[in-house]
Amino acid sequence: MASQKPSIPKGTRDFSPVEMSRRNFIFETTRRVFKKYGFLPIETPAMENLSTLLGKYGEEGDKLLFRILNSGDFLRGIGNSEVEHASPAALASKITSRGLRYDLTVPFARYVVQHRNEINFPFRRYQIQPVWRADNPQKGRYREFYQCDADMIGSDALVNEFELVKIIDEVFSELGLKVTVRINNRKILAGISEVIGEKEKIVDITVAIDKLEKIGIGKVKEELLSKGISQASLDKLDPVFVMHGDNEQKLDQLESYLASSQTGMQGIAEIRKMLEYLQTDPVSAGVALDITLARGLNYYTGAIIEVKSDEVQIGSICGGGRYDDLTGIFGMPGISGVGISFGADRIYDVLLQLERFPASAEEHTQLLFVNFGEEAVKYILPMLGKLRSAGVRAELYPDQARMKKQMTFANQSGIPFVALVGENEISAQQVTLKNMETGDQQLLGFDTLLTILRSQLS
RNA sequence: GUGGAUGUAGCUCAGUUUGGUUAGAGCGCUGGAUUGUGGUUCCAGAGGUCGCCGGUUCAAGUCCGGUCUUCCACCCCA
Repeated sequence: MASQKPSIPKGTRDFSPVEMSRRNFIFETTRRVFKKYGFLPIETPAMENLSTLLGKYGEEGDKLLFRILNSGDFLRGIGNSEVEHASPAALASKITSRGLRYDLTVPFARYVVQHRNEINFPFRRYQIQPVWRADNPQKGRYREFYQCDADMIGSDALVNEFELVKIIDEVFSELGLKVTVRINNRKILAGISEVIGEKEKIVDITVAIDKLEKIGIGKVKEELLSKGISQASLDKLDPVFVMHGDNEQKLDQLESYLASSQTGMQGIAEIRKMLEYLQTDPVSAGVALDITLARGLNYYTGAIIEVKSDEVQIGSICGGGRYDDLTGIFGMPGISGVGISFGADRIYDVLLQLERFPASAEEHTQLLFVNFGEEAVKYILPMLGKLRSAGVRAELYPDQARMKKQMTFANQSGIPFVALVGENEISAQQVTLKNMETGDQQLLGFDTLLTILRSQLS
């Protein structure tokens, strides 16, 4: 039988032990901070019904959903002419009824509605699970990646937004990364479109403004014109492009610009409040108001938050915002939520590029017993048990291989200590401990061995 | 979904322009020098249907078509 070349689907990855240790470092750090702020864990299924997913992420998002082919006779009831003439999208909806989750926020909204009677509101939950998007892979973009989400639902107080910024600051400082937190408010964007008289075009306007930094004023205007925004409206937009200064100065400029929009003024008030809270307990990361920050997810209604690395050029490594009515779609209106999502895979890429993973992220075996044969094995096993009980990560080389081979194994596995127990040691009731880094070795009793290991490995 | 690059040994890559016996290097791997000592050194060795499918040719890693992967950009986003 011809062997086939093994492979994995486009945009997915395997993770080796070293990579897993490092990924766990990121997951454990975020989890620790989430817990500290009172968030509780939940998990949801990898797949959701398409009715839950569709229409929540905009037209583009719908296209990026991985759909799962129905089981059984999925073509039943579909005629030949339908197969030939129906649009691919229409056909897809006939043969698929479930899809892989695209993010953790929408499944969470579904969860909240479905479990509303068990939940004690306001509810803080965290969730660390993979999501899937049928996007074209490239740098910092994968088809399967982890999100680490923290959301608070059932409260519209702005302290929640403040706390999210605190969490962001704490996670990234524990990871040793310098970041800038950019904030904005959807109500300000709504106010802008109201003021220029294109209220219903808010999505097109925000998407275009979002690109300002990347493509410049000229191209942004071009795009807006092509979306059917009038030249007169565009002229009214000009002051937005030239706003500058620190957060306070920008807010002052916005205040006079948005004076006629109640929604816009509310957005400004919300940002002000957030910044006030941050003054009482400042964070070390930069927090900057950026009115070009839009974010495509159309369920956001209030605060918008995005975090970028100051040191590595990559997409956003954390993002989030407030959504006032995500649960309304599932029949539970009037519940406001706000949350953030850490992109573990991009954070990994940043830490890797900066070589910022701490040595403590390694999870190597700490002590290897060299195997000198059956008699030695029986002598070693109880010691191995005691060491493990004492918290030392220890293993015995399973076969009586040549010593050179066993030493090479320890060296290449990054095991810092090797214990040699042969005839000499057994008769002396001792163990030879070798430090692989320095090459030093000494003959010790078990208690001394444990004391030394504890002091060296802590 | 659109556009550009890429694929040769386990890894990083030469070789492809101008088709021509047996496809190379470094690192890694295996064995030995060194039968209770790894990381240095020296010696020897193994390892490749040149991404896959098809075409042109006496002859294809090299030319042509298709396809897939990875990377980059757009779109969008973590």
